[in-house]
Amino acid sequence: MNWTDERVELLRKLWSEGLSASQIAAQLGGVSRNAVIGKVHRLKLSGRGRSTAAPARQKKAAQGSTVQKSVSRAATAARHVTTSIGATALQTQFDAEPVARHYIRPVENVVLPISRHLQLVELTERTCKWPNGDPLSEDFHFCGNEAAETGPYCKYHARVAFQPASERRRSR
DNA sequence: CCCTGATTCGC
DNA sequence: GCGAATCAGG
Repeated sequence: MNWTDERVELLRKLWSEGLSASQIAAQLGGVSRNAVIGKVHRLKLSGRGRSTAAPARQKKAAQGSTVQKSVSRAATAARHVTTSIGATALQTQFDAEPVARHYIRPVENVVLPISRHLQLVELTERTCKWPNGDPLSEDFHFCGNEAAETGPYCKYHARVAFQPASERRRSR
């Protein structure tokens, strides 16, 4: 995969929206998160809302290795990303969602890969059972992407459902 | 162990 | 320019 203008543009967009490198990589497809990070740096797009601020590293010069530790914590502006998930299900008696009965507030931004439009009957043990939309509506469907062996959701919805990433610390 | 971004460096 | 390997950290 090469970095076409369109792909770079999408990268810029998603990065500015606060998505993680791995998430962006998943969206772009055909690239690793390292590739995304590398590209971000080349584009000089680093420094975003938060995450791992640059502690001014200096390693790996050449096998020699000079272990040097410098800690500098720079506080940056808070980032606000508002992404609503299919929490509309709350309104109904529908209660098959751990997330739904959670608290809707802090949900982090998560972008699902593709989201197939699957109907209930089309779900199998291997399909993500994350619901999208209002169950009472006709456009209600399930994510349907490959679910992890450890749960009913795909990798991405799993992190929405359980422990919203390691960034939620500043959520509330 | 999962994840995050940052940096280096061979290609 | 690219990105895997590596590093540092949560």
